[in-house]
Amino acid sequence: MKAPTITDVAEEAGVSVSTVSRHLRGDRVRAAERIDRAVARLRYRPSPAAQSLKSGKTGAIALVVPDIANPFFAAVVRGAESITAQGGHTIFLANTDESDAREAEVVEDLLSRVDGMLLAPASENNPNPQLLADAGVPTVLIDREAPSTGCFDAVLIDNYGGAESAVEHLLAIGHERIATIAGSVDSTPGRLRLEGYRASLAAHASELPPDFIQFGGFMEHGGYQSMMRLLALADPPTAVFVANNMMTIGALRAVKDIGVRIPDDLSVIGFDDHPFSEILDPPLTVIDRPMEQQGALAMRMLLSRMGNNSSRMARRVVLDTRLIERASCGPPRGTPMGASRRAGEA
Amino acid sequence: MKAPTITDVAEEAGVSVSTVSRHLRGDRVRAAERIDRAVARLRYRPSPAAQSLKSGKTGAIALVVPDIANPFFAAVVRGAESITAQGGHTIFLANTDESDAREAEVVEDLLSRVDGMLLAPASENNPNPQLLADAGVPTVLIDREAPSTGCFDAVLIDNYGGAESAVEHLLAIGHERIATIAGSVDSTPGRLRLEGYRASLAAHASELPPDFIQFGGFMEHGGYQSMMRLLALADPPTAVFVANNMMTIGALRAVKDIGVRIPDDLSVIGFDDHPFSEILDPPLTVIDRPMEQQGALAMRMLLSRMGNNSSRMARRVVLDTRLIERASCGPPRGTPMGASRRAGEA
DNA sequence: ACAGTTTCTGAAACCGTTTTCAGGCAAGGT
DNA sequence: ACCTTGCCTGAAAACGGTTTCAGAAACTGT
Repeated sequence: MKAPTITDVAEEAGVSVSTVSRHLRGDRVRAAERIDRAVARLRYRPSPAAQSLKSGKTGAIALVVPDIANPFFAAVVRGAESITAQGGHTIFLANTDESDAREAEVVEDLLSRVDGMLLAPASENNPNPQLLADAGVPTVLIDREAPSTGCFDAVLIDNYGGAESAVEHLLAIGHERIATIAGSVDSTPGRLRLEGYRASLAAHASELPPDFIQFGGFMEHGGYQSMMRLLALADPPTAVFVANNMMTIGALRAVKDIGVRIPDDLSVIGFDDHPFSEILDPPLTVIDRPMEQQGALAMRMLLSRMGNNSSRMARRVVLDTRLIERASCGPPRGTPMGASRRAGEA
Repeated sequence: MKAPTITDVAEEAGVSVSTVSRHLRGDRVRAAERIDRAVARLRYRPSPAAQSLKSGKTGAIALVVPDIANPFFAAVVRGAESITAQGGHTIFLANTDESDAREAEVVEDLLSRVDGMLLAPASENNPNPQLLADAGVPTVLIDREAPSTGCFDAVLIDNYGGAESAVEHLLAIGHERIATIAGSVDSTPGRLRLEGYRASLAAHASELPPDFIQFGGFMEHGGYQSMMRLLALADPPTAVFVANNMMTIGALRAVKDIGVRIPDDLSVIGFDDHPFSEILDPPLTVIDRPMEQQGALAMRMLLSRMGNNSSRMARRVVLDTRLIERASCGPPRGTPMGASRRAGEA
């Protein structure tokens, strides 16, 4: 009942363990098919522990993300998997719940179990990437940077530009009172999307009520609460830019609970598309980006860095976003555009 | 630059490796704090490969699911993680894309890297659970059974009853032409939800046009196509029971594309709740179930089975579903109920 | 048939731990 | 003092592979 070892195979095939090992690794060997038969008969399966102890390689890659329930990261996983499918690497997926502490545990734990890591750090200032750098684990950052360690490759998107184009879209159709539900400013996307929002608004010389910036921590729950606060304002916004998809779900739930109508009473634009966006009523206008491509690219870069262990300069790739215009944004109430639009409808 | 080993620590602390090992595993040792200092100074981290080679334990548990993008499985992951959080086990997550072949690769690969496995098999008839049984890996099945191996614990839900209550709800409000978009009949939920649907309808003595059963393979894409086919029927159904959440998204997209109105032209009931269900217009009526609890329970059962290696009888736990009534189901057109309802509204 | 070359082989060392084993050393009883 | 009893210790043997090394066997060319 015990698992057979390479020694058992050697015995069964009548050769030495070295010969078995060599054949299994691909060398030419005379007793080839005798060994194959022994392997099959014994159902031999090499012990990864023993292999990696000797070789120093584990054959595994970790993919650490802050929220496995977020469809964006699900897409990243799909993209990354599409690259490893052929190559002989297992992917270990791990979830950190947007928490630095949880991430520390996970990274610490995975660190010596894998040959490389794809990491989307919970925040920009935690020490986890440094840990990986110290341990010499090849790493590629996904979607989020870690400035403390400039030495890592990273696959990012143009968060700043994406936020700008969202706000500019709202400005273009006549909005002036534009609020945002931001993510955690400790993270790259949270920070840059907020900066892009601020910059666009500043360029337009609108004054910005401080309450118009709410923080939802990238989670649905936070999006709900943030939208509730915005709608409770004495002088509420006419449009809201929500900085990620999970918060958008929460925000829309709040909108529904309060009974505000979109886009008549309030325009909403989200960040990251989702299968649901199309079937909402009205369909949701969003900033989209190539998600699977982001995962695939990151995996490719990681494999290349694991291959030639050249410590060449770190590469930062920044992918573009694009606006998908649907129907959740319209001219604000009371403007000529808004009035005419509603008149035309009625 | 090389990683320090236990020998380096022993040297630095002036004791033997055995003493260091003992202290690290918790034995009383005289040189305790000298060792601690050495560990800290050298940043020593034990090699999991060496540990598991010697001890036969890996400290890891695999969680293999067919679709990581499905919020149900995301919830299961959360539930499972909530149990391991304290205990010293790492979770490796893996995705099989509802494919037996992919699952075979994944299971094969993970098999000797973990101490136990939580598995939701892609289909009921693939040989992968048998693989695990042969290898002696403690396993708990989640949501899906593998009849070939009756020897595993399983945490299921009452798929049959859930489907029944969905159909009965539709019958109760006057529908007779009820179609279904089923999942893969090779899987437990796919098979049982279809059987439950059939049984309810048969009990009501309605004749069932064969086209009223469409198969969407549990994926969004399949849901879209299935609904398209249903709506193209010469005599289309007045209500549809969609057998999982991903297919529901696709089905609703089809409904939107065609321009059919819910619930006036068509009633829709889904299986599995989702944050989005509430914010749809109309909000979606669904069969819900305790998802996180399913994951948590499965993990608890796995840990217990890994603990006392008693090969006690396999336990099957079946959790209940419940109907969440929202607004996507209404009386069919042309019935007294339907007519009165619409009259009341207008 | 012989030397030189190439290909294949088995013994043994090694990877970094844990664990067994046989003591060593201090405390406790007489 | 002496012998037991207990703790604590270090040397050494695993665990299951890979890799080095030296040598045996098979080929080459003359």
